[in-house]
Amino acid sequence: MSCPFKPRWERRKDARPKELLAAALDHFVERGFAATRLDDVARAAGVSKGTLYLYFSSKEELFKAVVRESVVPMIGEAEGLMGQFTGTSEELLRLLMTTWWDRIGNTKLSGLTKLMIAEAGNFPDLARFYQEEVIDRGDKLVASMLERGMARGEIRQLDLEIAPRILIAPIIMMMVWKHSQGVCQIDPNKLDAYLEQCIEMATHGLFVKPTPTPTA
Amino acid sequence: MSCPFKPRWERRKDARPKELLAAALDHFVERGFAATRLDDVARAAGVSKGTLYLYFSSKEELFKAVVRESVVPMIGEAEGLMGQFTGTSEELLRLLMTTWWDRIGNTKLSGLTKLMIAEAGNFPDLARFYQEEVIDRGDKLVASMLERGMARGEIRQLDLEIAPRILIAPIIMMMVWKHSQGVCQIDPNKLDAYLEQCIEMATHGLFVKPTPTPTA
DNA sequence: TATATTACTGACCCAAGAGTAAGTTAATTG
DNA sequence: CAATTAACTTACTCTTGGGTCAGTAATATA
Repeated sequence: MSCPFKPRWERRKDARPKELLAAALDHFVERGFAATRLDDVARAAGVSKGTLYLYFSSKEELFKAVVRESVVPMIGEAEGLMGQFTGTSEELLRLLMTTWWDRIGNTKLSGLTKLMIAEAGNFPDLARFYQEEVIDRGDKLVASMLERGMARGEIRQLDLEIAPRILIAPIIMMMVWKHSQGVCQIDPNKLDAYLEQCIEMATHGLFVKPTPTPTA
Repeated sequence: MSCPFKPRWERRKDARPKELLAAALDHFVERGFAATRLDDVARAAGVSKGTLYLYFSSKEELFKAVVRESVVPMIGEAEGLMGQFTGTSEELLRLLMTTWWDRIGNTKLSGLTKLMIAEAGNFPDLARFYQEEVIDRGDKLVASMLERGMARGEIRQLDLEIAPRILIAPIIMMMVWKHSQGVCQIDPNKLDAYLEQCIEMATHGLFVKPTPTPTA
């Protein structure tokens, strides 16, 4: 079976964390936090469970590391994107939504969003972490986009505690449905159409002149 | 401690199921499916775990019974409501959304919606059950409301696989957020305003004449 | 009051999985 | 080529909770 001159395992101190994080991401996305077995994660990374604990002190710390490696940087990226944007609010809205979808919604990262929604209640520590590092910043981002539009007279006056939530709800639900095997499925071919509809409805719903309709 | 003439327990064969279902609903809503301990449910119903198993053959069957007792009848009610409605689509949309919110969203039943979203992936059997008994019928309901509006020329032509989902997403997310302790909280005082905004945005987004221009 | 019935209890079994630590083996160093 | 270091494994402990079943006590019946 095993080649007599190849060692049973190698020491690869610096490659392990990355590989473990990648495996962990896959498993968390696939099965959720509680249902993910660290034994499986370790095996998927070509290593034993004991080794995992050499690099991450607990399941929760492993999860936090995954989030810090994957989603958190993207928030920063989006913040930068918005900071230097100069076009209209409609263009900005479209840019943010499509970028979000490309980078998160349409990738396995959407699974982390769904995971947090599903399990925040059972893991208050993770909930607090995620709220601070992801949600608060994301909310601020959307709110400031709306504020910008309101200041420019493009978007009608809105409650900034409510409007961002309504705006992002269809996108979040799309991510959730994508990861609810069998339940509430959307035809994968229609995801782009769905996103387009979201943007269009938001446009109609938010903007001062929803459509240049010649009033009858 | 215990009164010497009161028996340690009573035989109440017909009252038990109701009491167990009530306790189960509370616990499922509060902690989710997997994290709910049947020991606790039984104790909350004033009975031992063994007794619970006299009335329900497994945790999953208990859950199904809860759903059948609580949400399923409401779908029927809504179907009836729509069947005999004669007003405009805008009124119907408002009626369905507010009724949904009053009967489910704003009650503990919203917790079951959140539970299914959270745990469907880990319990395929429950997922199938819920899909058939609740989601399919609910989807059809919304779709036929839109169809009616399109036929009457009040609602613009929409993809009936996509539009219902976008329409209900903000309501579902509101239910989800309500049950995600600490994460993504909405000020409870603003829930009514949130619902109103949802209806308004849907109105702007769906209807042929987005605004009858309420220029204040 | 005696007997039969059955609703109900509670101690038990068992599987699963997070976390641990003693021991093993690859690499490194003198 | 020892001797040492440390990356890695394996087998273990411990807790949790679904499900079971032999026994117990409340009620119905005679």
